[in-house]
Amino acid sequence: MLSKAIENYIKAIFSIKAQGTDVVSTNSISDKLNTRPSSVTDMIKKLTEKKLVTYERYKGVKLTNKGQVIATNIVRKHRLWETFLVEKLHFKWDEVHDVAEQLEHIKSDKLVNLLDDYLDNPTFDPHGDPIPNREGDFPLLKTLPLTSLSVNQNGLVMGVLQDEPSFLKYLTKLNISLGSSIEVVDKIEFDQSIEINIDNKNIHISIDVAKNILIKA
Amino acid sequence: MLSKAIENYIKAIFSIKAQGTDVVSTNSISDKLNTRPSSVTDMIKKLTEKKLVTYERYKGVKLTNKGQVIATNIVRKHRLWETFLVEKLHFKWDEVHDVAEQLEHIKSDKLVNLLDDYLDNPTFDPHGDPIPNREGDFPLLKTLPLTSLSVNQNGLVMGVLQDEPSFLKYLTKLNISLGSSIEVVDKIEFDQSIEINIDNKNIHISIDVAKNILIKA
DNA sequence: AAATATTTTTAGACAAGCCTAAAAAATAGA
DNA sequence: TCTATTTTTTAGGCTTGTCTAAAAATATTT
Repeated sequence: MLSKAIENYIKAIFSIKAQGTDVVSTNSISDKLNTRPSSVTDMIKKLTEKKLVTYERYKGVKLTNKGQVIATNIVRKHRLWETFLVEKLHFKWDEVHDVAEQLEHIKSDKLVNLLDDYLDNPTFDPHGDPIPNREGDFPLLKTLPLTSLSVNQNGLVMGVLQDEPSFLKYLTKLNISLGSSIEVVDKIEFDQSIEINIDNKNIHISIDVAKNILIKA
Repeated sequence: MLSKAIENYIKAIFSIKAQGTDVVSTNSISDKLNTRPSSVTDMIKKLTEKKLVTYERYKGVKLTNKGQVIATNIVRKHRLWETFLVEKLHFKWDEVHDVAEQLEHIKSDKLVNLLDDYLDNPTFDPHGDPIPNREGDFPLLKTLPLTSLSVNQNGLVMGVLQDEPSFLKYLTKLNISLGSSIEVVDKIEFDQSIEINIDNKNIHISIDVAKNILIKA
């Protein structure tokens, strides 16, 4: 039985890798988890002993197969709980993260699978993130960042790359949610910001915001 | 923010008291939690510092007001989750305990209250135990142990005093569940066992089983 | 290639929660 | 009342997961 701390390290490693970083360094993990690098060194030793990761100093940590399976399962639990919170209990999409961080550590395969069924086996969570099935496979859906649209092209919002409440609240304020239809009206060369049309209104968003919105053309 | 360990001690003290024991001793707590008496002594110190209990050696532990509030809240969470597991996810009543023990430690008032609403503010859980409301008040329902019925009297099963899977499974096998109508057919003087009629069948149960079934006449 | 900067590890400490073994305190029995 | 038994506490230790400060290893820059 893995401790909560170990699960959180595994999850952090998985998520840093998923963000496209090539090498998952000691420092990147300590940043993610708000711990000190020395604590990470300690933990990497334990993870290695348990064959959850392999590690080469200065070359980063890699999840083993076993580690991958565990990471995927935590992600699955996290996203299923988020779906439950939003769809059944009517939490808002910017309120679910902290609670789901707790719920994801509950240990019961039966619970997870019954919850999955109760929610009708959803494939995407309230942020548009894919939910792995009980075999650990992620559903595929190719999306692009909003920045990749050209002027006059439009697309549907399929997800976000940031779960931070401040970001989500801002989107809500702009009336952007999953399924919203967005058209790029103009791209400002000067600061790379983008003017978009949503609900027949033109608004202006920064490149940093646009990068974190995933759309399907 | 209270640790899981502290919450479990508070809950144990509350539950020993609720079982009608006059003095909640160090040993009774260590029995309940499967820890050693010396560990209990340590923890009582911490609980006392945090003003969750008062303690006099050899005279037992008592929850303070603050301690009571916390205990009640944990009980509330535990029973709401049990209700959710049985009513929504279709767990059986003998399968919920371990999972609810984990879920009861999730920290989010919003979650508990929305769950409460989602379940239509239930007042009794799947074992017939009362669920305190968000103010901490327990619903009242006077029930009696099955042993208190005389021959030819009958009553409805309202709850059980034991949540142990083996006990609950046995009841299920006998076709006894919440709401079952039971008539006492005979009381055997020799071993105080009881013959009852349920679903038009006569069966025989021991005094130990009968003591743990709560009925309303 | 040497000097500098960054990353990572080591060493030693600490809190929380648990343990064992033994001592001390209170209760119960003769 | 005095002894035996039971209950509780003390003392010291262990593990997990964290920390700080300093040292060592590797990378980068010049």
